[in-house]
Amino acid sequence: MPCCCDMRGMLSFQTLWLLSKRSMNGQELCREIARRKGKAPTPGTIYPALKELRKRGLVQMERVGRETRYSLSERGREELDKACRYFIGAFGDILAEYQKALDKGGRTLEGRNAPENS
Amino acid sequence: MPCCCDMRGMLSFQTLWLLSKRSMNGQELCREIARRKGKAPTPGTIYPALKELRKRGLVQMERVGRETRYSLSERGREELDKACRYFIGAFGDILAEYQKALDKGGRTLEGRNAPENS
DNA sequence: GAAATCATATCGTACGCCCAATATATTTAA
DNA sequence: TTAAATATATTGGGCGTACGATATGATTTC
Repeated sequence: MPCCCDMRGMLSFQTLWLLSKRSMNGQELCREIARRKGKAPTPGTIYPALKELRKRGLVQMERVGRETRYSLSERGREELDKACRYFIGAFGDILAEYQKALDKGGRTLEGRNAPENS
Repeated sequence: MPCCCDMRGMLSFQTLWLLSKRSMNGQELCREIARRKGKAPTPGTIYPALKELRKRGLVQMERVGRETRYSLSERGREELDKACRYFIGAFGDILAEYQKALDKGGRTLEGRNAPENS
């Protein structure tokens, strides 16, 4: 069942990716996602996702005072690498071509989707 | 409700993208998706998705003999453009960074996820 | 003529994403 | 000291993706 391409949703994928950069608590994670998607996931979205990733052994959790810091496990790092390869194979052509079109139009890739509630 | 970033799932997004290249019937579409994701969507996946895209006016359908050719509508083209911008903003950094890593490793982006049943 | 293939499409089921609503506890600002 | 903000987490519902099973009709192959 858990095949090499079991990305199982873009939220989990993006979560693994962000946690590979640095460990975060739930709120920080939501803000980082909001910077990219323009909208932060609600608690009812992010916490079940983190719970599932923990259950699958891809994410670790550590309580520091009132905070709960989430970090990538070794297995999570391996799975993220597989997921990235799959992602590139599946959608790499879209990015490459659209990026080229934007470059021709004199625009950079910097523009993220503006957060609504910043 | 239908906001500018209403991608509503990667399958619909990829479908719009592929149909923007050329019109296809359901089977061709499935094969193109399989070339990228490694696995073709089943009829129970692709046809409801196409039906929904048609209902939203993003995809047109035309019967040619026993074939049903699907093509992008003008509205579909506009929505695809918005979706691409959203996609780049949300996941562009992942693609860009991983692509760079692959290039360093002397690998190209050509490698798609190998289809299981070719 | 029978069997295989192509092409289309639906049904039921399961699961992940997503939100609004609700709840608790702590900390900071008016 | 009340109010606002921070941080965590669950519940219930809707929707999109996804599969296997099932079905039909035309065309091609044996």
